[in-house]
Amino acid sequence: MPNNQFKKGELYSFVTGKASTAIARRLQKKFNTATLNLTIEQWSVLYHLWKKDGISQQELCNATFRDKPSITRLVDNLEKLKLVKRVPSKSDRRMNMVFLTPEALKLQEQTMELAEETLNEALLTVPADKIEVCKEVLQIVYDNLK
Amino acid sequence: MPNNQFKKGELYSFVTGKASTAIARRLQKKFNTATLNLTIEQWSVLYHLWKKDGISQQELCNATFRDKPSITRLVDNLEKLKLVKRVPSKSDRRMNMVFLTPEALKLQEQTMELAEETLNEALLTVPADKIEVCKEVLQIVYDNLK
DNA sequence: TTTGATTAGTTGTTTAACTAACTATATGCC
DNA sequence: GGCATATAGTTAGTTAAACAACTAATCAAA
Repeated sequence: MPNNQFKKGELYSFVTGKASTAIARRLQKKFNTATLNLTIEQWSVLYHLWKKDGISQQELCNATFRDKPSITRLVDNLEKLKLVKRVPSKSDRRMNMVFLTPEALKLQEQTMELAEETLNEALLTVPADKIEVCKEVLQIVYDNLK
Repeated sequence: MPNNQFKKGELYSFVTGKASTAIARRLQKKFNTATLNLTIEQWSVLYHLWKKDGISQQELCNATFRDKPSITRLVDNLEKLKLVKRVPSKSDRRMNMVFLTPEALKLQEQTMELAEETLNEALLTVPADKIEVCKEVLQIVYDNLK
């Protein structure tokens, strides 16, 4: 009986991701309070562009763990908000390279601060070594299923 | 500096809940493969009704961590699938009590097995004591933010 | 060099989440 | 008893996810 940790009544939170939902909601509220007109999903795309600007939509799919239609529409909406710009690739005309606008660069510091703040609130009272174990387990779960 | 575990580049998975998303997707695929015409969100409502049948929509909101409009529509769709039935409360005419149909009772065993199977796949190779720590941390995160 | 398969991205449809505004019933206070 | 407030649920509008079907460009192999 390998890893049969989940008798009825315990598996629910794991499947539904109550914790990460709570974190995302809290961060969204902070964005709204700061009148940042930005969804968490849009922020997650910007997050990867701040790390590396000018990547293809396919690379954004891999980075954000979303499918192609989701990225198409997120980039659509980010373009409407004038936070990114699609630039057709010259080497491969099937590809769009997605670039940040100056507007988007301005958002990085403030939103990252709110994200760190949110995680600090979430993990207040949790000892550092337990956080490490938790991060490790979640990474393994992801690797096991992806 | 309380709990400043999250230097750039580490906070992303925590906020986006990549692990729980992966679990939910895997379970949804299992449902689809078994031609169970059921979403994970619908299943999460049935899950609580299997534990306690005939509860109000508000109780379902609390149990599933969803807001009222979400539950209204989930119950709408579950009614269309003939898996639940709204029954107006006699003691308080504002309330609907939500009851499982015989159809829905039949789904319990099979779907719970698929859910356990999914979690076993996710947690394969993770030692039991680390799973315990992880569950504990996620519960604290939830309590800190709710 | 043409044909067949693969890759990048878009569009359409259904389900769900969130916010705000709304109706109807119940409760509590004067 | 009557009025203010709170509670249960619904409706409307926007954003997003999953899936399938599609177009256009590229690549590979005969």
